[in-house]
Amino acid sequence: MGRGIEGMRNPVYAKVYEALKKEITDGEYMIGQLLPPEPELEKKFEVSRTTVRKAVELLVRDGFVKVRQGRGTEVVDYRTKQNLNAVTSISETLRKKGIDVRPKSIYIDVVTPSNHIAQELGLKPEEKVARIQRIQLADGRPLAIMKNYIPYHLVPGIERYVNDIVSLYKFMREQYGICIDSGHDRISAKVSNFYESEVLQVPVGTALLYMKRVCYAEEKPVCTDRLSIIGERYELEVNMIGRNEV
Amino acid sequence: MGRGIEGMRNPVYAKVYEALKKEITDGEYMIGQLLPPEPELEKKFEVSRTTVRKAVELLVRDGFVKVRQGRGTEVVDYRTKQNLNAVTSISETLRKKGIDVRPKSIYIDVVTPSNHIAQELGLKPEEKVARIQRIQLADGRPLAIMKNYIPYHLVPGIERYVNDIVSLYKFMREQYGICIDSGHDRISAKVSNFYESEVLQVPVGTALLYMKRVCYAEEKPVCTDRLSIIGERYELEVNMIGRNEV
DNA sequence: AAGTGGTCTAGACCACGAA
DNA sequence: TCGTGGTCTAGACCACTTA
Repeated sequence: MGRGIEGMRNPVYAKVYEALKKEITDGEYMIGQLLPPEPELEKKFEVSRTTVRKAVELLVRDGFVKVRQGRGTEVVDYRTKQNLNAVTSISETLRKKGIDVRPKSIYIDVVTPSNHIAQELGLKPEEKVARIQRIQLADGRPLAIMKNYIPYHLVPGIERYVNDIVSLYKFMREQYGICIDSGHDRISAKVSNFYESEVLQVPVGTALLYMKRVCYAEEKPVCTDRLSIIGERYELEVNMIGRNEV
Repeated sequence: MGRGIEGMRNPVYAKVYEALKKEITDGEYMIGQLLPPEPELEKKFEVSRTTVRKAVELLVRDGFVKVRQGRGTEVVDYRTKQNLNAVTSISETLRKKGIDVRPKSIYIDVVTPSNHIAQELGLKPEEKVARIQRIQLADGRPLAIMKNYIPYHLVPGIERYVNDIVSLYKFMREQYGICIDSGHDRISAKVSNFYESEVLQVPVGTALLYMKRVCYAEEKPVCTDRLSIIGERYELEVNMIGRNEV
């Protein structure tokens, strides 16, 4: 059969996904309620079962719903949760949950990296990196300090775009063709120092989640991040799914 | 069309997945090589495209292959990409680094749970839980406080085994037939209070990684855990593989 | 028993990468 | 251009949950 006309640049399942996500975050389906059954969603969106199921799969992956055979598809408490199963930036994640996330301020410069960061990025000592520093606000309150280090030869002139960057990963993909496809996080905890406390507007000694991330494109490290997140306002969420013994 | 005879207890895609995984780990497809194209896999296994793709999707999820449109499905270095959907357990990670991990002391009693824990376990207010408390040592120094809560009716008499428990999950499986098949972690940060500081032998106000876990067997919650880990001495590690952006 | 999600098929067209 | 994976359809039967 095929879809014939109108191309594929925006898959239909993505539209269905977006539509359902909007209905959930807009409160049309409350937490604990069931989504309409799949046959009804087929009719509603005028798509096939496959497409409906693909959209629902994405909703599951992003922590909006829980599916149970014989029962239905239930909306779960999706706020402040993040799945660690894939490479997602904090801002992308929070925005997906319907929380208003925006950088308060952003600062970009080109510096010589510390030994440790140079090593993580596989750089020679003299190679420079772009350093992007941001303060992330969630619903208007400071949530995190975010620093990204990228080999400068990969993103020449990035400092000129200081006002155009919303999601860094997306920007790297669209502007420089760097498509991050895997990553590695190391998560620990620390207490805020004076500088962090000032910036995040919390008392010195507040608990912070501290996350070090290295991102890869085509098996090569392209970006390393340092995130300091206010520990009481944010929960990382990890699902260890059935594993089916498969 | 449907599959008619032979039932569904073991999905066909799982068999295809197993077969391909075995061929990969047996070295029939080396790292860097391409798997046969999907149409060929259809013929080889005598299944439809959908089924082939579902199997490949699982291989991607488990870090065995990487798929690229227009190119093919490439075997990746799967030996370094395990633990994709799971946070590595504390003892496992530390032992990998050559650190000696063992419980210092263990204490088991039967108590009435807090409302929150009762809710997580789906218990009525009057139902009791077994509470297992442990202190984990790493190279002889306290590293974490670990508390597990299990509905008592699932593990009657567990307090008698106080000296026999090494790995709790293993013990539950072998002694009570409770087989944990999925779990859910929420990770945040907090600072140590007086009690935690005493037990862990650190100053009050030390940063702790705080992890709340709910474990499920057959879709039912069977155990909820609270872990407080010294933040500066431990890192959670999470590997991720990318996915298609929506 | 009815209705939900889970699996599967056969066939089609689209978008991307490499030759 | 050709072949790869990506998306989509329409229809079927199976397995589970609930009433």
